[in-house]
Amino acid sequence: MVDDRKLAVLRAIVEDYVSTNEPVGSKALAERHNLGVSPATIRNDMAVLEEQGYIAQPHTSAGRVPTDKGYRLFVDRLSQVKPLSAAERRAIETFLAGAVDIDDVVTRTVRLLAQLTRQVAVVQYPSLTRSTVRHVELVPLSERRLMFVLITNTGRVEQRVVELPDVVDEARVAHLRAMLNACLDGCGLTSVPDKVADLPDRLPPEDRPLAATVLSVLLESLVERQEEKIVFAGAANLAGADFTVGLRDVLEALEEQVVLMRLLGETSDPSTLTVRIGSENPYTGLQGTSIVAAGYGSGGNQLARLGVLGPTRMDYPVTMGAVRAVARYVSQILAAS
Amino acid sequence: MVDDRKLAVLRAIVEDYVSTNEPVGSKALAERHNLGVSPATIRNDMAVLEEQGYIAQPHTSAGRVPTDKGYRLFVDRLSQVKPLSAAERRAIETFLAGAVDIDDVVTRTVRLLAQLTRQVAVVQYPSLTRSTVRHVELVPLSERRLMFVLITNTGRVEQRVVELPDVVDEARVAHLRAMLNACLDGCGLTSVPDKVADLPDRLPPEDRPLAATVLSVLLESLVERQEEKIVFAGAANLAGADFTVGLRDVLEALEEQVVLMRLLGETSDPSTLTVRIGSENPYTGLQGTSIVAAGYGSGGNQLARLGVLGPTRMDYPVTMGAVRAVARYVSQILAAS
DNA sequence: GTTGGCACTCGGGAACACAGAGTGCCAGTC
DNA sequence: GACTGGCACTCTGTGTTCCCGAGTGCCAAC
Repeated sequence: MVDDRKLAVLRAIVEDYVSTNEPVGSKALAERHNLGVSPATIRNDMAVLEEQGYIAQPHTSAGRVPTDKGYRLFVDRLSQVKPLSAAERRAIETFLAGAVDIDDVVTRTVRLLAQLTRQVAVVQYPSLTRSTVRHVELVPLSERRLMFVLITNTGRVEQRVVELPDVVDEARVAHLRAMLNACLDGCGLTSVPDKVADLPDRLPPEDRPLAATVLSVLLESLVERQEEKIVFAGAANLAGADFTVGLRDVLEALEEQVVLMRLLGETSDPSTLTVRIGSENPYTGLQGTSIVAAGYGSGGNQLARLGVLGPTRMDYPVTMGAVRAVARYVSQILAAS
Repeated sequence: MVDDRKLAVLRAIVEDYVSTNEPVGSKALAERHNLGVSPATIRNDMAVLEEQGYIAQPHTSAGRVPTDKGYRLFVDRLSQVKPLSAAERRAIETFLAGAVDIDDVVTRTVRLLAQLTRQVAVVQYPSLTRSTVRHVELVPLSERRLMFVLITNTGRVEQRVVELPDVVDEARVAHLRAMLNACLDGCGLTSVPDKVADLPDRLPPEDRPLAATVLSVLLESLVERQEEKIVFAGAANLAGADFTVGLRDVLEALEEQVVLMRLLGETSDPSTLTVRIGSENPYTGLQGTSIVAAGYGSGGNQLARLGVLGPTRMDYPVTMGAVRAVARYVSQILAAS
């Protein structure tokens, strides 16, 4: 039904359309790709491909354009991820290596990815929920105020100012700090609530108000950051590509953390590349766009995701190559630091 | 030369053009504003205003449009900043009051401002250079690694991981921490380098390598953040307003921290509203846009700036009112926390 | 199954006309 | 002297028509 030549025709259509941005006709196809058959034969194949929903014509008597289904087939079976050049790899490596903290890593990554793909890059901050506690610190600021700092194994720092119910002396703070660290060191953030549940009971009664206050702030900060931060860059690249759908919608979606999160996050397999094409995307306003995303994280366990968003008509092999490469390098950087 | 009625005509032109986005003619002007004179008279006035460069016509026989010079006169002499409604004020207050940390304050502010003005909002992070040290903390992570944390009076936290030259025991770290805090507490960030210059000399020789390492990281982190962070929101609002100049340029400028910084920052008087109109703006690509900015900060001293960027054809009184109000409320919030 | 030929269909651009909005100018009026 | 009504003029934007060309679908022939 869909024999090899028809697939070759589909691949040729996708490639030509991506590079020229114009509906591609049978004649041009026969000329540019040596398929070994005449335009008429190609027309027959194209008629079949259209009937099966892989391509469509914008109007009668125009060339063909791939449908979302056509792109899907192309990505799944007709293309290979294109690796980056050695020069590009080196550039990525040195650029990311200069990062000083987790903030910087994320900022650099998102810019790098935007520049590399000439599209909009999206990077999620490394998830708190999958990381572990490296250290908890309590810093007295004044008699009744405390700075609470939580440091994770990904180098992320959460801090809150705690208003205390009573004046508390330094010794008690030190004691609580020691207990917290003994209790939490190395444990996953998701298990923190369980671990600290009975902690007040193990303290002398006079320390319990302090402990309760600090713990409530600790737990609150965890919940807060459940909704994780996402940044993007390269919005200017949208201006070049003329969207069928208004780019207002796209820009709005980009500023909606929630939407972005679900775009990056909803996936079956975290370790490989996820490609979501046009209407596969559940959000109206992002119908004309595709997303290529990958997970990243230090040492096997995925911490967060990153990806790019661009017009459905994008160069998938190249984009996928760039996303994969950047995800790998970021993982390396995070593992090293 | 430029009598009252001509100014009234100019004001009417600006107001009508801003609300309709179409060149405004003498007849429409005479109808919508009761200037008490006939269209013919208005035509005479308009001819004079045009000759003086306050208005222009896109083509012969179209209505008039304000020039940058016309907007400037309007802003300086013909308009009053429009205060927000009580409801808006309450909304701002409650929305900002919910912020948990400085990051959250900035994020909320920029979104608020974007939504309020329906334009692109830009907010600069409170400057480190004008704030003071509240606390320095050193947290041992492992035998040869230290987490260095600097907390400022604006609630901002800078942290770095320090790789130590030798294994260092806890007591020495505690000692150095005490010395650092004693030395730096409350002092302005700009004076930190001076204050710590002779600190190694006041330590026993065996502590000096540790101190030197920590200090170098401290100083480096100050330099790093000299180049301050700026965030923006509301890019989607650009899509609605049709720019004469490509909006690609505008988006690019928005992602260039340096450009934004100078847009917000270059100003004579920090305390009042700054308005930069169209070509007054030194950056090509931002010719068709205006910037309304204001400083904010706790307790009189300005910490940073915020503002909005929109098409030259914007509602200046309303926009200026919103920017001013938000700047005030943010200052309040910062002073309170 | 493949190919060349042919009639057919649209979209996009060029040429054109036209209505409408707005102007500048001038002579007349208060 | 300042204002007003009238009038001729000049544009832009829009709608219409027309035509070319690219591309197709179909069919008969190989």
